[in-house]
Amino acid sequence: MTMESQDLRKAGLKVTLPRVKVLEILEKTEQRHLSAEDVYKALLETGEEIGLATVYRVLTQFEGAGLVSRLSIDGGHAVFELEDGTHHDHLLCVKCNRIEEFVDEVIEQRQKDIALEKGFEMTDHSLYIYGICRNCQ
Amino acid sequence: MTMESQDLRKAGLKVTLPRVKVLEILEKTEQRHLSAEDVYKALLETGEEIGLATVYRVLTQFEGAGLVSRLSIDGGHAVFELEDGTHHDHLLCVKCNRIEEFVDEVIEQRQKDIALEKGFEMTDHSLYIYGICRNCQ
DNA sequence: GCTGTAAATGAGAAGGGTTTTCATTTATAT
DNA sequence: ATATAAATGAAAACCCTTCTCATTTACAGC
Repeated sequence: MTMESQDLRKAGLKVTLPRVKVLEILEKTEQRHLSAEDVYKALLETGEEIGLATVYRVLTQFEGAGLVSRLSIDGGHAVFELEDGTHHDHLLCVKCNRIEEFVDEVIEQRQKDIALEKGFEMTDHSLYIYGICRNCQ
Repeated sequence: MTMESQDLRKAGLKVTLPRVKVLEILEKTEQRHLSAEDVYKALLETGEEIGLATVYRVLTQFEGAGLVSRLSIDGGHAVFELEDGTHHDHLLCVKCNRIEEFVDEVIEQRQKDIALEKGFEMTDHSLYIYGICRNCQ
């Protein structure tokens, strides 16, 4: 049994070809952040026959199972990244769309404080820094 | 000449009925944050004949002219708020959709530092804290 | 190994929010 | 008043994503 199959079983998902293949793409990609369309195209390129709807379904299931996280980028489409257990936020290059990750405990803590001050039970947060990366300046 | 007309001229926009009316709605609303649909419905209720496409166009122009800001909320539609010259971020109640504003200089500064560390020229950022507000807990 | 059954898939249609198209109307410079 | 470029309304188109439903598949139990 492959590693992907084990991951799927652990997540409580049946081991199906589409799921294994999507997981493989996510594990093998160089750019950690892929849209559903990216995954779909990558699969077509490797000769897999898969429907775009299935890619969306599988990614959504993976998200529910904690295998991937979904980033909702300003102005539209979502991208997915393999979950690695670490919480982090993102920096996006507005020119080349490169995505970098960062962790900042100061910001994390201030967010909690602000929620508390305002009487909110914080459930989630989303922070994106947009800019022009070194290569694009 | 009304106040709205002056604002429009200052922004370099022709003074048209739809623009004046959209601006009036944004100024008069109690809930500071309105979707295009909200604005459209509010106008229909006051007896104005306006197309939804026009509302979108006008709001987008207002955004370009610096009269309003657009918030891109997680999972879809945008809301607009009259620009008041102060930068602030938002807290959203996931139950009642209430939106509160906050300013936090610590977070602002950390964001700049992070961009710098990562070699990014920061152009913008977006921070939303999601939670359950006092009334909804 | 078979087989039954519930779950997963693919294709295309539908959905929601937003933008575009294009013929008509309007604001404003002259 | 008039010419002209810009703005409008209605409907179609768009994009990303989800749903529908007939078909296929995984896998528990024999």
